[in-house]
Formats: sequence, structure tokens, C-alpha cells
Amino acid sequence: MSPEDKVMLTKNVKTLHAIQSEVENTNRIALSVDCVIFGFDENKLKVLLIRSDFKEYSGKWSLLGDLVFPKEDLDAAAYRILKQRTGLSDVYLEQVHTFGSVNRHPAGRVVTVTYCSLINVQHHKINILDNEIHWHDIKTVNDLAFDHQQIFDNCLKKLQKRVQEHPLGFNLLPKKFSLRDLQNLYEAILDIKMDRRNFRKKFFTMDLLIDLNEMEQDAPHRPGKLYAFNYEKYKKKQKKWVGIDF
Amino acid sequence: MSPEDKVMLTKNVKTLHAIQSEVENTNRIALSVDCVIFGFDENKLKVLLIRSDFKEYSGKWSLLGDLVFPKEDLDAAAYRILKQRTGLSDVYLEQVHTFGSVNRHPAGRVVTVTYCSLINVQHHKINILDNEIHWHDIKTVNDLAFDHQQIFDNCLKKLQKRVQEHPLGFNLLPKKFSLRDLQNLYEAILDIKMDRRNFRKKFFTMDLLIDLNEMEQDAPHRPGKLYAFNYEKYKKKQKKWVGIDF
DNA sequence: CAATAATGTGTGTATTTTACACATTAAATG
DNA sequence: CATTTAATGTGTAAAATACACACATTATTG
Repeated sequence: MSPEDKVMLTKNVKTLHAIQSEVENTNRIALSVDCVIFGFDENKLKVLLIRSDFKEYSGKWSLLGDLVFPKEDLDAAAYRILKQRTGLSDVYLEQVHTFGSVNRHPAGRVVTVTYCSLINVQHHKINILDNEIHWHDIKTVNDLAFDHQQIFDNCLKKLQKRVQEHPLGFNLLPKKFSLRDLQNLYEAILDIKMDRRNFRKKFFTMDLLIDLNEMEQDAPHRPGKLYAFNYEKYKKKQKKWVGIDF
Repeated sequence: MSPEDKVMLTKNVKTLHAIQSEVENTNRIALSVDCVIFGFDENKLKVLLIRSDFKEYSGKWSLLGDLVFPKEDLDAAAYRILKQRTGLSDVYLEQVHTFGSVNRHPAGRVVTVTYCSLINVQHHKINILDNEIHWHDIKTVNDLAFDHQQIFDNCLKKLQKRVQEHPLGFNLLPKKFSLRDLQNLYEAILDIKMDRRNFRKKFFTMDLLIDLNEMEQDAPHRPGKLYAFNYEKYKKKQKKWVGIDF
């Protein structure tokens, strides 16, 4: 440890008073939440975007975000924003990452906490006001406002990873779905093709699907069986995964 | 969508002016960084803790943290704190989660961004001032100050998960290590026992260890061979993992 | 030099993953 | 209503991986 560091280290021991003063006055920063809301429609993965109302980014799309109130829990702020913009409250919502570059926001220092949400486009129709908000195919998401492109990329990557480890995908599907729907979903999220038979086998082996003994309606060809995800059973199983692999 | 929600939604469309005003004045919150710094010593996983200087938590241990400066990048703040408290700069450092309950800090509203770091206790001796900072065996970490217990638990859990997917562990070992060292490390982090022969096979199969053709010195019994981790080779391989499993 | 306590290696078995082909069903078409 | 079409639904063999397990080897200790 260098002498300079030792100085820094000693300086760092502060009185409670000094810290409280800092909390109350000097070191305050605006905090926002940005929501990356994924949906699945027409066999494509989509994300909810809103037209930016900042002149610096006029015409560009941006994520749904808002400032956190001083007396509002962080998670509560995320749920509030989701509710405000989509009317939804009963959905999966998870914190992903916090972005805090000094100059990421033109209005001043704003640190933003990212949340990710997966919602069912069929069941929960979103209010579209003046084309200001819309579902955007993730394949054509580029050049978002602020640092939202970076945030989106980060979020999509994490979704791709998590969807393989946890049954998140079902939040994007209707309660009743065919195995083809499920596979289309995974193929859209992971951007890969999968073998239909092995995909089937995998999910049947997991034994977490409830056979509803119903068939698809209005299918253009032979209808498939409908299933529901068995959350109860999943909760009980909760496999503890041990296996070094990199 | 309920009528109330529609009101909320319309209210939410703000002018740039209104937003800038909020950023500059009303909605500012103190932001801190807390570092969960893991080390490995005497075949035990340890975490760096400091005695709390808050009267509300007198006598309790807490994580290493500090407020983020208004003109400081978030990651930079984390590196600064790590450097200040340990003298280290060239280490693995990763953001983990942001905690923002309204009442988590007695001095007022402080949202904290958690970072996790893995450092080598042997190579980088930490300055210990007045017993205020020390390596604490993770098995006996409990009842930390603030919400730091929650933060620590969260961090340890994520470490356990990530160490299985990425070669993070090597940051905790000296550059030269025996396979026994490596296994002890994994057993300490994951809190499990492993079969020595299969563990060996797994790492040799990965083909990411460099055989240094050296032996352990001063071993109490038969010395083992020494290895180094091949970061170069790992970077090139970067296995793309696809496999639904939950 | 015997006892001890580690390291170092190999093999068979069970499990999991992958590749792949054909029969079945319902809708659409003429 | 027979034919075509495009999907669903199922089984099996080969390959790769994970797991359980036993014995020889080497250096230190006393």
C-alpha cells in the first residue's frame, strides 16, 4: 500500500455527523428506474418502447422510466412505473443492473436502476396513446435514446441466460399453450433453432407441464395439445444445481 | 386498465423542464457503494468487514462502503472504495445488486449499489488499522450492521452460482496453486465435499490449467504439482452455453 | 525404515444429450 | 369425398458426460 493510499484510508474514517451531513446535503443524486418490458407476439420477442420527449433524442425510442421518489422503495418505484405505463401489477419483475455513468443523462446526474419484466401481450393489452408507446421487435431495436441501447442489450443477454435456468418464459405465454408455442418462444428469445423432438422430450422429462386435455382452436393445420405450467410442482422441486462448467 | 391508471398515465407525460427541475431539486437521493470483498485463507472463505462507526450499530460489523460523489461514475466509486480500503486496484470487481429500501440507513435515504470483489489474501496484504477492519470467516458472519447481512447473503449466493459458470475462483488463489488448493477453494465456496478424482478429471478435461512443472514447497506431506490458470485459452474458448435446465 | 498421509491414475456404470425417421391427424383443396 | 399438405406426436441408437470407486506412488515424520 502506497503512502498516498494510507492518507486516503485515514481520511476515510468519518464521524457520524459528517456522514449525515453528506447524506442530507452535498452528495445527493437523482435516481431513476428504467423498465425493459418484454412481450411475445406473432412468434417474435418484443420490447415496450416509448418515443423520447427529450429534444436531444427527438425521434428516438427509449425505455419506460421515471424518477424514484425520495420516500419510495426501489422495487416499489419499478412496480409503480410498470403499473403506470401498462396497467399491470401481477407480473414477474426483477432488478437487473444499475447504470451510473456521470454523463448518461442530459438533464444532469441521474443514476438508473434497470428492471426487467415479462408480460403476456395477449392477456394484457397495453394502452397505446398517440403512438407514443409500442411493442418493438427486438431484432430491430437499435439506436435508443440515452444509454438505453446498452441497457437493453444487457437486459436481453441476461434474459437469454436466465430463461435457461428458470421457468420465466411462461410469463410471456398465455396460460394455455402448445408445445410448439413454447418452442417458438425459446427460439425467439435465444435466437436459435431447436430439434422439436428433443425439445419435447426435455420438457416432458422435467414433468412440470399439466396436460389440459384440450386442443388448440383455429389452428391452420393439425391442432396440438394444450398445456399449463405447474408452478406448484416447480416450487417444490427447486433443483440445487452443482456442476462446475465453463 | 382502470380509470385511475389512465389518470396516472397522462400525468406521467412531463415536459423536459419539469424533469430537469426534478433532477436538480426535489428528487435527489444519497447513493452509496458497498463492497463485499471475498478472500481465501487457511482453506476458509473470508469476507472483509469493518467495525461500524454508527452508534445505532456500535459493535457490529459492516461491509466496506462509502457515498458516491456527484461527479463520479458508479464503477469508479466502487474501485475507489476498494482502493482506499485495501490498496488494491487490479482485481475482479462486479456489480451485484442495488438495495433501496427507504429506511435501510439511519442517516436518511441512502440507496446502495453492491459490488463484489475477489482478492488474493496472500499476495495483497490488507492494512489492518486498530482492528477496525479484518477478514471474517463467512461461516460466522451474522447480524451485520444496516441491511448488510441481507447484502452479504445475496452476494455469497451469487458468488456460489457464478463460480460454477466462470473461472472466478482463480482470483482468490495465488498464481501458482495445487489441485488440492483449487478443490479446497471450491469446497469452501460451495460448502460441499467433492470427489478428488472426479474434480481432477473435470479440470484436466477443461484443459485450461498450465502445468508449471513445479512442486509445492513445505508441504506437510507429499507435495503436489503446481498449476496456473490459462486465461488466454479461456478467452478464446468462451463456450456458448445452450441448455434449458430448471 | 516403517508408518502415515497425502498425491496421482483408470475403469466400468449410469445418466444425459444428441441425431435422426416415420406414422398420425386435421385442415384445405379441388 | 378423396387427395394433398403441413403440422403434431412418438422411439431408438449412438455419443458424450457424469459418477462411483480402488489401488499404486511419493514424500514426510518419527
